[in-house]
Amino acid sequence: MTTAAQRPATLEDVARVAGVSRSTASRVIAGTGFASPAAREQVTAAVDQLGYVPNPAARALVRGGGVRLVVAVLGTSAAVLDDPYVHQVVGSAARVCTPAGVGVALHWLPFGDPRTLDQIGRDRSVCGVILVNTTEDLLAAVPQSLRGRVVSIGIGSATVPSFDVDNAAGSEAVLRHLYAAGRRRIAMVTGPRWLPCAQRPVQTYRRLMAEAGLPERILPGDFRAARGRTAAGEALHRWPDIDAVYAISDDTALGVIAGLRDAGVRVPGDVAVAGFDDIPLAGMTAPALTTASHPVGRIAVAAATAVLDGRPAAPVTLFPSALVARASA
Amino acid sequence: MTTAAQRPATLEDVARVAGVSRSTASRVIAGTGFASPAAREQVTAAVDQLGYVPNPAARALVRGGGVRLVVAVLGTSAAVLDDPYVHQVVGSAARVCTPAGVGVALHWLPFGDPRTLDQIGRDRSVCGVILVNTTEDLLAAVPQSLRGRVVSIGIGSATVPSFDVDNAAGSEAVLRHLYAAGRRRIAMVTGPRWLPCAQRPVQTYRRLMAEAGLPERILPGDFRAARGRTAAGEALHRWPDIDAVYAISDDTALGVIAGLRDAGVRVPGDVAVAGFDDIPLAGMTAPALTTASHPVGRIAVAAATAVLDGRPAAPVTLFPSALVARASA
DNA sequence: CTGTTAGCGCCTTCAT
DNA sequence: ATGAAGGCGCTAACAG
Repeated sequence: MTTAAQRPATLEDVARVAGVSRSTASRVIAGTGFASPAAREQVTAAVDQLGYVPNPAARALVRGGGVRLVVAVLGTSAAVLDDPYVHQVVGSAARVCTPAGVGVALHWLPFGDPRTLDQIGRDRSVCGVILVNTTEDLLAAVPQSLRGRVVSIGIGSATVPSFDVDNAAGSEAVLRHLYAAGRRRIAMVTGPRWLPCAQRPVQTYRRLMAEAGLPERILPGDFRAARGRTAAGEALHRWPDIDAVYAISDDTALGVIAGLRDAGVRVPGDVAVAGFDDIPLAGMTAPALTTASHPVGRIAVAAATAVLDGRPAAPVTLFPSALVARASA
Repeated sequence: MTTAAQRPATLEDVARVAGVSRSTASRVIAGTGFASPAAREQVTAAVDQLGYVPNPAARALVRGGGVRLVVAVLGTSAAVLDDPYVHQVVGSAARVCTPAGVGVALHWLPFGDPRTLDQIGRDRSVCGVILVNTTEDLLAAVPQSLRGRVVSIGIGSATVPSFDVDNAAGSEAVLRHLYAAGRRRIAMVTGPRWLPCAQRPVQTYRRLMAEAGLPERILPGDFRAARGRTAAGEALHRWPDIDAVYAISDDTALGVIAGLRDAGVRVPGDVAVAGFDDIPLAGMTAPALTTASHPVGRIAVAAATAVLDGRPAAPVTLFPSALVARASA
């Protein structure tokens, strides 16, 4: 059905073979505008014969559309770009963008440096931006030029729609589960202090502890397993009577379990542990991890779709988080 | 240093402000061709003042360069695109491509369907392709038009350079470790049968077992944890005397451990378990997982760089795999 | 309904 | 060393 062309066919070639003008060929291929059934057929046949594939770059150039969707991640160093969470966002976004002829780029946004984001906004090849690890400062630094084609995975603003998991509700479900199981000395390992969307679970924790008349025991974390392991030791040291630890990520929670085991503490016998994310391995560990689901892939797909579509999205789109009760708590 | 332009500046604007022609501006900005120090300075100043960012799409159009690097994954269904391994490849590639103004696209390649790859080769916006899960058939289906700008993570060919971990050596190290620890009834959970790069560890296993006069015990797998769990049961059923299991991925190995635990078998007391990959969580589980390292990120970076650079790469680039001995074996 | 005419933003011979 | 001109591949008004 196609002759292996040495030089890929262009619209011009298609038009010539079909015996019509470029415009007509363009119309039937892009599906825009009118065309007689006859012309339509000629063009389709020519496309088939030539194995013609439109060039998204040329198309974007004339339409002013852009060919890249940027995933921009705020962080203290470029190492944030190596994060599995970021990779999942990029992968899911790429999958959505591919049919549209759009590629995904990955940028590190240093703290307190609006220049990078400014440049991205001035790059005419950029069709939109997904912000990750968003802060108020970052939102304030979003240039006008990006209006309407930028979204955030995390907190949003009046001009930047937000897509995120409902981690307040998820956290509440986990904490209530802990409470229902009789746990009363519950420590929490949080995310980075500068990250607003990691503070919401903390607020939930504070509120619930206050309501139940229980003490607040908070340890800073960074979503990673290594920190969980050290945090477990710290928690044991500062509050020897703890009977539960809630970590804001599964990786951290598994680190906590490792740390507790290091100290000879049984899980869940002595201390219950719960995480957040429901990573694939959460059901495989010993003990299997109690956690709350976190549909990162679906969130990224929704965010990318919103940017691609370009029509105004709802200010906040929350994805439900469900408790997944396993053995660890 | 930049006035927030409503409409991003173009080369034309820069030239006007600098008081030179577009050609001159282009030369100094692209760093190609000659330019007087005076002109150079004028242009640089104008770029700064206007906050000019070149449009990679326009540039690619005129140079015939392309703006997207395609990660193409062979698999039975589009679900392969959701794999964390694939996401890591995409993320690492995106990081490399971004400075070059190139975005990453993600394609699923169905079995026995050369059309998709053909189309990719005819898309003039594609600057190169990284093949993942490569087979001989796939290699044979690589169109001429892709020559010199396609690489494989997995097996390669005369025209497709290969980038991969040295999983033969890695597997040998793991298996010798098992043997040195006194294990003599070693089963192996492999990858998909159709995946050549997953067969290399199997060959190594066969050779070593033969050399040591030990029985071959092979179970098919799919790299995933769930399969490891069921495979453990099968192994126990078919070969009640096994004292070790080597799984071709850490996920699978952790599944195996879970499956053994389900059956009341102690790890490593009764049966040792080893994996391959050294994922971040491998050191956190109970018992901590013995495995071999697998620098996926570095491999993807090398592959993407090779495609971007466009100069012929070595036929095969092998990344070393190191034994990481922990508690499970 | 179709073809002609202009570009989108940029690079690259060619003269100068 | 610089400018003018042409064109990469495509779409979007325009006329016809």
